[in-house]
Amino acid sequence: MVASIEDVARRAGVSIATVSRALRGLPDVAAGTRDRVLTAATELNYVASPFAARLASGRTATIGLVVPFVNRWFFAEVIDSVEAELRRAGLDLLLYNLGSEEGRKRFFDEMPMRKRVDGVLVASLVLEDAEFEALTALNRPVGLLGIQRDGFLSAGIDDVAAAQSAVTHLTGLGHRRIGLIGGDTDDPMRFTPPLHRRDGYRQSLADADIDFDPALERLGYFTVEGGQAATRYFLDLPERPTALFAESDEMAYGALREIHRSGLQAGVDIAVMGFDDQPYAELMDLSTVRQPVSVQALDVTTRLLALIAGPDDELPREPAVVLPTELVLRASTEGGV
Amino acid sequence: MVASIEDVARRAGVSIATVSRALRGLPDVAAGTRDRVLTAATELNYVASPFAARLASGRTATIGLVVPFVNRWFFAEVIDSVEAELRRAGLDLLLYNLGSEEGRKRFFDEMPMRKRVDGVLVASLVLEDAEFEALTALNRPVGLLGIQRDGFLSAGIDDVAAAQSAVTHLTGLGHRRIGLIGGDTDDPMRFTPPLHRRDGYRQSLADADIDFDPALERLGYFTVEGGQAATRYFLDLPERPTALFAESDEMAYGALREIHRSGLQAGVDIAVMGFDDQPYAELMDLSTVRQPVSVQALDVTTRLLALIAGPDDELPREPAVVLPTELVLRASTEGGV
DNA sequence: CTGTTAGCGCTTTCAA
DNA sequence: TTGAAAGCGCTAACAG
Repeated sequence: MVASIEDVARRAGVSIATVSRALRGLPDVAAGTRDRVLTAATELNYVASPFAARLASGRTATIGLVVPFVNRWFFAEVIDSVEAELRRAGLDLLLYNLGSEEGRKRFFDEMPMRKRVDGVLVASLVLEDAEFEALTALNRPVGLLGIQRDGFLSAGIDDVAAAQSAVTHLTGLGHRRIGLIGGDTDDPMRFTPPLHRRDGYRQSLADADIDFDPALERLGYFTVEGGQAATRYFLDLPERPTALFAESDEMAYGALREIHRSGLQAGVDIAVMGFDDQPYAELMDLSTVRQPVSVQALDVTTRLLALIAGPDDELPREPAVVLPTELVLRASTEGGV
Repeated sequence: MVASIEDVARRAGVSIATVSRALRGLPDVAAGTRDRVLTAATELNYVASPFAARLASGRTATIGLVVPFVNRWFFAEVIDSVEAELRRAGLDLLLYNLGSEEGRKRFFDEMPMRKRVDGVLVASLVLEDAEFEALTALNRPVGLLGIQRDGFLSAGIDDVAAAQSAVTHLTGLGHRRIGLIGGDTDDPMRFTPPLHRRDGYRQSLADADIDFDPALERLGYFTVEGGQAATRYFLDLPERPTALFAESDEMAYGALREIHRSGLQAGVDIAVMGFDDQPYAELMDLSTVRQPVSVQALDVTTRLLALIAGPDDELPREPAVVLPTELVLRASTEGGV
């Protein structure tokens, strides 16, 4: 009942090979022939069976996208951008959401992407060597988002420089006691942003000749609650900081909340700077560092597709692209000291 | 280099048909034979080529999920739940993000899901008749999320009752002038929640013998900015409302912001109630109506899969499932009048 | 420029 | 319980 390539061939009075060529836009098909095929295909409402095509050609026309979460801003943004770009290129998106540690383990054990993708995109997962090997064993091009590694395509930002620009803005306002609400740096193999953003913070303080004070670094675990708890700690300090730098907007939201609950006003009594520029940062009047998520995603995706299409020699010249961030100033850092 | 079914057959000393049966867990395979096949497959690190299997069997082992957005809370939550459930069942998720009106049009014109899915899930899109027809033409089971239609599987909430419960809570606190921040009801074919939630609001007022006042209904367009503008309008009213009911949390965030900017305090000077219970509702101390997104998603997904697996007669007894909502009370509706 | 033909790697009768 | 063989619906040489 649903048309196959033979039906089209019969109707157009050509062979199935010609139908295949005409429909895929290959060269060396006479214009008239192509028209007849196209017409026949339209009349029959024909589309090629992707599975037959994939089996015959060996190309899966599918990209696997691996994310640790889908319901967090950064990753939702990535999925959105990648899906759009792939759709444009006529490829399918196969989404793999790791979700949890066990999910992650199962994923790398079973490698469900085997035999079903032409390329892989991994979003902001710091992979262990064994995991890199598992990906490499797929024998398909891999693109990384938010991390980099020799021999792999990647796009990301310079976390050190970005954090530094944020903190330097604070020191520029005259702040000398600046609290850091950070992520866990214990296992740098798992997630590098905390490490790099903390380095940027420390570097910036050093640049301003501010002595390092370990009491001003506190973990916020990249959650609202964590940011709030860290802020409570800072506010209770005998000599409390005049500014806070949170390594993510989420933690900064927690800071704003705690400040508000304490009867203080962010930007007046204490400055707060976040990182990311999520949509709600504006709602909260939060100053922050904007990172171009969609741009990063499109960047690797495009280059991954090029790598798949063009069997040029190995990796391109510039495998690791670093994109600029931007300071976004709002009310939470309005006043000086 | 990568093993095929023949390699496994050779190694296990059986035919490829037996390998196929053993690996898929079909009955009528001797235990010993199955073991040998499993061992051989493991040793060769074999997985079946999904495309070959799909071509041969006619089953695509893939579900298409159609969403209007991916980077909004509700839909991200849906994608998360559906992906997990499909993965569990061994199916692939093919994500279709409409994104815009043109994206939507292109999607329904081209029907890119043709020949590549066993079933379809549509999330919170109010479809036109032609669009329903396009889906039906796929000749595959379809599940709806957040909308319902005769002859289709669906899961959702009772928007009228949910809104009513929210507003009734406000009237119970003694509020008689309650502003509604709503969505556009002009085109009820596009998006039904605004219509239903407004009906619930009106119904609740009628129940409390409160006269209908058109000046207390204002559009917020389901955005933070819209909610904020509507609130500005309400606050400027000669006799301003003592409570606001927003048809979504996003609009309620806008309300909270505007109230705060006006030097007023939500829950003290004016009560605010939202709808959804997104994660940030708690951060904002916003009272709201919680709708169980993940439950709805799992519910249709499960029933869709059952429908695909069991070729029982047509639609099951209970095609349209309505799930309960829950009032979540926080500081924004703390005081009475 | 077009047709013929041999697969792609499985699943599924049908027989044994 | 197992094997042989016929496709599934395309693509990709190759020949003409």
